[in-house]
Amino acid sequence: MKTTSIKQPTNDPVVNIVLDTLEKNKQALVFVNAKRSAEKVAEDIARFLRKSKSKQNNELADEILHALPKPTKQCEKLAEVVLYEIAFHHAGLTSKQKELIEDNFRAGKIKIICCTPTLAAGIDTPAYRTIIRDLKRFGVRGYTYIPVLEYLQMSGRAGRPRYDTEGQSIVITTTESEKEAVVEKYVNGEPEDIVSKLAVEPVLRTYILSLIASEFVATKKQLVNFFSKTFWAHQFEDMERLEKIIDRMIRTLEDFEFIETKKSDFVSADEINDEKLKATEIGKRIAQLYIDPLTAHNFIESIRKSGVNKPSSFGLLQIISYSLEIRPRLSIKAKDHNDYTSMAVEYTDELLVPEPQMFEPEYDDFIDSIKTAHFFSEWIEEKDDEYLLEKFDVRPGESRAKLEIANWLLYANEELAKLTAHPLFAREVSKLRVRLKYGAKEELLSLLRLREIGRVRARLLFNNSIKDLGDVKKVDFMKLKQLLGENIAKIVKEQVGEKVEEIKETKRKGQTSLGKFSKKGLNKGS
DNA sequence: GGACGGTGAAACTTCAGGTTGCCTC
DNA sequence: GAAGTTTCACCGTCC
Repeated sequence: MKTTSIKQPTNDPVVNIVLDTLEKNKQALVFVNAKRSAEKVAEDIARFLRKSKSKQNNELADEILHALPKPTKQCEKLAEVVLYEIAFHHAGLTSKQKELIEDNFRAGKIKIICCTPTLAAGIDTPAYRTIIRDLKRFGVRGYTYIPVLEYLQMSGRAGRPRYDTEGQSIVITTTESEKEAVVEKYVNGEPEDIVSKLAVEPVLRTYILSLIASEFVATKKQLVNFFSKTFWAHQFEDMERLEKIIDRMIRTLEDFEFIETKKSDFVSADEINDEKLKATEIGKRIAQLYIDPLTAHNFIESIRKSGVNKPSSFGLLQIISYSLEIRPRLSIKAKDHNDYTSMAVEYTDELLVPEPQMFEPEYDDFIDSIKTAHFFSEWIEEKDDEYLLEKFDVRPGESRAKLEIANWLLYANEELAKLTAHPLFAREVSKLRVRLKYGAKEELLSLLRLREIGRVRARLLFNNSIKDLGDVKKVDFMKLKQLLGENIAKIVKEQVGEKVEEIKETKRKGQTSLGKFSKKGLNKGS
């Protein structure tokens, strides 16, 4: 192994290697184990460069800063370091920001990205070096070494054939013994075996229901036969125990009334212990919705509990926040434990799931679900990203991802409510989905039906006494134009059946950013 | 003497991400 | 387990 010496202008080895990379006019990825660390390392590097480098990337920084209607602290931080051709990258960024950073790294306008493992998989980037600061990460078993496979993923980002003829992967260690351990485990070690993910109950339940519902299998024997050919069975080896697990799953699905079973009528020797399996109507729908049957069962129980009463939005949000699919939930921090236990009490009449006692093991999940539901309800009360970031430590990228899952789960609730003849429940869920999509109060629902109108514009209209579609129709075009700009105002007016005179081309200058919208909007309309 | 600011040690707190799935005027 | 943040005691400075 060749050794290289690197100048030591700072006492931070990561910064030193980064500076060396920049001196060679190359690019690098720095991998760390936490979002906060990614941001801090980027800032540390930028702080050092501030002395020696003039600002660049002004336009890019501006674009990053305004990726959201209102910049958050995160946007500001990112925009600031980007000026020095440094960036951080993790799941908390908006997809727009992630894209901008990846593209500009490829274009060479960003030299260094400090990132969590978001960038470890799949992306082809011109990094000459990967600098791996952390090989340990906090997981279910505490603070432990990451799998060799992941190390290989990260190192594999360096020296991509399209961009370089060679690449370097550098691991930072602090002691000689740590260095030896890393070389043995990661550099000279073997990657772990791949493990089947089918063995987990929620996954198994889902697939069994799906196989039955799609009529891919019609009997228990066929089902067992199918699983015997999977990688799971190959690893598990003990087919008898596996059959028992499958049998237990079948009984569960039967109890939930998602499938029906019947002993075979024609008792040929072959079928004697076999069972016919058929999905019920509701079972079929659940398989289509692709949610865990247990989740579906819980949803249905909640819908029944609600009965003919109108469910509250908090109640609905808590149902989905308690499901497995929403995980990881927002977790209770030491300082807000009391707040959420009392919130659980406060909302107890609205809750539609059975509440565990404080000493039961499920209580932690339950109280986390209260916090998660609270997070969603703040969003639909029109709180902005900065507020959510400060109050819940949830970054814009993460909240978008959560909202998308929440929407899917609410959709499942809506469908299940329809199938079980609870139209009022279905209607409330439907309204809530729109509110969740836009992050808006109920009073804006009417305006949100308009194309090109989201929470910001709807609020603007509402606060100017334009509160529903009738008001939109009545209001003077000039006033609407003042509020929304000419193009949007026109699109909006057209949607309520009002013709607006053609806008002259010459009037359009200064509206390039809206140009994109209006074009899309008009195409949709015609 | 007291307000204020800077410093550093001690005490807390928190800790990756990706995949599916549905509908849509 | 360790990085990052917050808290708090301590000290020097200034008015």
